[in-house]
Amino acid sequence: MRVILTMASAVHWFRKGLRLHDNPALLDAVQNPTTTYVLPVFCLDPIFLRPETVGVNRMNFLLECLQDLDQQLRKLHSRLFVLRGNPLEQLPVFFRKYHTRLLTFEFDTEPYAKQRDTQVRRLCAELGIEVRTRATHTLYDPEDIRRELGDRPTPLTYKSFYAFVTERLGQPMSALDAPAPASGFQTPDVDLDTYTVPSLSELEAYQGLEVETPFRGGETEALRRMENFLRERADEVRSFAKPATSPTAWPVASTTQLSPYFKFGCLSPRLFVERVRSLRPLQQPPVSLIGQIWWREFFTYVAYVTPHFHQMQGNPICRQIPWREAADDARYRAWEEARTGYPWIDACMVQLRQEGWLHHLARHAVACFLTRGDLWVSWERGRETFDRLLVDADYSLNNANWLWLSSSAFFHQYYRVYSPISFPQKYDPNGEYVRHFLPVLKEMPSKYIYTPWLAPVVVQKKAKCIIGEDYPHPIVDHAVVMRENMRRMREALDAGAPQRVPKRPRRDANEASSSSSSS
DNA sequence: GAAATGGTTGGCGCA
DNA sequence: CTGCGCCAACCATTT
Repeated sequence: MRVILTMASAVHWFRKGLRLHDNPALLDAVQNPTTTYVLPVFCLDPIFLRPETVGVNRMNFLLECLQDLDQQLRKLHSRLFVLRGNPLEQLPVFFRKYHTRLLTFEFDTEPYAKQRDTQVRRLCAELGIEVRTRATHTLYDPEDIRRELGDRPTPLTYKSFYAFVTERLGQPMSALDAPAPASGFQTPDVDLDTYTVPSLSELEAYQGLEVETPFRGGETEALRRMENFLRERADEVRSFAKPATSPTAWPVASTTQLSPYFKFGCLSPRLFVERVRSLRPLQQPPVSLIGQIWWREFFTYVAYVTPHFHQMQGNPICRQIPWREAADDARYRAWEEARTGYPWIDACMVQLRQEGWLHHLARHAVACFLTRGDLWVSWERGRETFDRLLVDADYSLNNANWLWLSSSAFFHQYYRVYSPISFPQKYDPNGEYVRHFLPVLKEMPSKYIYTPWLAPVVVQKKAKCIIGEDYPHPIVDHAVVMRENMRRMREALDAGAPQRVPKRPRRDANEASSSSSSS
């Protein structure tokens, strides 16, 4: 053992991309001719080890991913080394200990990762360690897209992005196999009792917190779920049209629920696209299943090239709107804690907290309600809640969707507001979804399930649910605040863009206007 | 450069 | 139960 430890090692640093299949950066480490063995590493960065930042459901999911990774690596006579602490401190210690000469990792587009990786590269340069990265979180390398775009502006619509990338870059690379047992993958039997994958209870900040999510982490589970879905629901895969799926389907969701696995890279988007394509889907992007992967591609790219993408201030594509900002705002708290008095909204927020997942349209409903629809609270607050509670929380997609729903970017038809009453009604007229996640409303007649405050007191008594005692009164009058908010939005747009002139005089304007186009 | 087109997924009242 | 016009009139992109 002492002999092998004097030989040069390659370290593959897992961050996302928690998989062995389609992992070219890992293969780079395995196949590198000038290093003798490979050390697969994950670093538990304390910045993420806080329940206020990463909820217990996602932390548990991550640990399960690491356990699975370790088990899969052991089948290759390797293992996972879990470091604990800031990677900028822990990695160099590890590098010195094992004479590292090559570091490989998956390219990451997020702001925190970008600055962290820049510092790690600098550090490796000082230590004489070569660094090689591959972009495999998405179908395409974002840098390839940027290069092709050149001086052109960033496409801000799905269609223009999709058209440009498919035309200029053609098909994405095909997915690679996991390293074979005889691939020369060698890891020494060292430090067997250290660098192990911790259990949740070993993480001090998470002690005593209950894991409720039904999602089990790991590449093995990801591949199993994907293949199950493709086999058992092949017809749905072929005819899949996202807007036609139901947000109230429970416990069997109307979508694949693979998002947590894509978030952590347990599943390669390239592999998924290839497997779906083999079933010859009938629909096309943007609504098709493969079209969903392209939404991810689009939002990841725009998030990558847009400064301050995660906030309103300094974000060049974000509408400037005077939202309520305070995190202690009673409205925000009521929304987050499922106390708005609108059963559909509250049921969604309970599912989010319990399962760490919501159907896309349910996310729309609660996001619209918090921001432009009803409560006029900043999308950044809602983003934070989602970021903490979603198992699939992804920086780019989460921020992009909040920008979208608040009509701050991408989507601009702010007068299209989701009704917290009629929207769920068309999917689930009896409110089964609400009854499950809000058992207090279990016996409320279907007629009042989305509007229990309208139920006569005798009906409330019979249902054992008195509004104002057992379940709250509605926090706002949707019909009223919706109008108010539309007016606010209009005013914000006028204030923020004084150069823009209405093409036609507005009807509610008092001016007897003939001012068609002024300068 | 002006005008037209289109935008994954709204709600409502009415025929 | 479906389709249509209306609500009020957004923005990015194409023509």
